[in-house]
Amino acid sequence: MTDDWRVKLRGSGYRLTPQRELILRAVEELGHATPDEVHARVREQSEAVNVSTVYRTLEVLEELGLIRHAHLSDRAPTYHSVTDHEHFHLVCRNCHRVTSVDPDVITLLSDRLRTDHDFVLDVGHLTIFGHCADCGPAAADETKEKHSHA
Amino acid sequence: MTDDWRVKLRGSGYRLTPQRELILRAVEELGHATPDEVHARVREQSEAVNVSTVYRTLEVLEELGLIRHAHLSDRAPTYHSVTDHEHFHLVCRNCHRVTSVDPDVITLLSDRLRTDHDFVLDVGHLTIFGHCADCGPAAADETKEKHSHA
DNA sequence: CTTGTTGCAAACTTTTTGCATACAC
DNA sequence: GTGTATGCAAAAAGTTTGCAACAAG
Repeated sequence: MTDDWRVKLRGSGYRLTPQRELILRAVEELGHATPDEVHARVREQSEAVNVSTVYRTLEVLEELGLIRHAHLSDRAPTYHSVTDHEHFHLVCRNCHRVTSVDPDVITLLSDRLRTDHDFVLDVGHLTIFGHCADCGPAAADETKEKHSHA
Repeated sequence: MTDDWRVKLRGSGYRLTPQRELILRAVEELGHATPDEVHARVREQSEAVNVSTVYRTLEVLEELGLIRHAHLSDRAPTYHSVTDHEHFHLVCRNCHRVTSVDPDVITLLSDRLRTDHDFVLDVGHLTIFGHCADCGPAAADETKEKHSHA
């Protein structure tokens, strides 16, 4: 398992490079990280690694199924390891809490989409936005309240 | 109803401007459009409208609940009118078909997330990626196949 | 008139690309 | 040695901001 990534890389004709190892490890350690965060982490170990290498590598690793990405904010995508077993995400627009949920929870929906819409959903990429029951939908958008016209 | 937007704008202390009217109409007509597409559409009617105005206006219109946005691709967000009743989206990674689905379909999931995770989901923003049953998950990523190492 | 809005231009953030060099195999 | 992968720098894509001029109410 630990060498799974080596096998997959080589098996697909890719080369094993220290950059790729560092980047994969960074993703695994960070949990859910944006390309930029991965880059920062990697640079802690090796100054010279370039952002473009991070982007290119994340793409390769995802293609090989070693990592996945999801959109946990309206901004940058976040990558996470696939060794933590498959899950989807709940994101609170208010407190920004991210909850990983077991795929079981959406089996019914999944089935229904398949039968009624001939659609096979991608659980791992799924992110559901909303708000914690106790967070209140009101302050839905962080601290910005632009117009306060009564 | 047709004047709903006028009421909401004025009622929140915003002014009624031709730009805002054009932009709202463009969103309604286009269905699901990126800020750039909205901008292009608006310019067909009025040359001078600036992109920054489009961004600022989309933000205002969404704040007022007149439009919503969803992420139908890994790239730019798309805005759509809210007058077409609430729905969520299915996006095929393969053929890029976008299907609007009735909220009823996820009532069960919605309930379960609320009870089990104290989470209230935002149906309108929900986008589920996957692939059409007949599209096949294989060619999942359009025409790119970078490495074809046997 | 008063203040929200707009256009413009420039800055910013995030991601991509071309190319020469370096290194995995 | 051969060809992939990397670093670098510049470009592209998408979005935001400051500010003076404009216009809605």
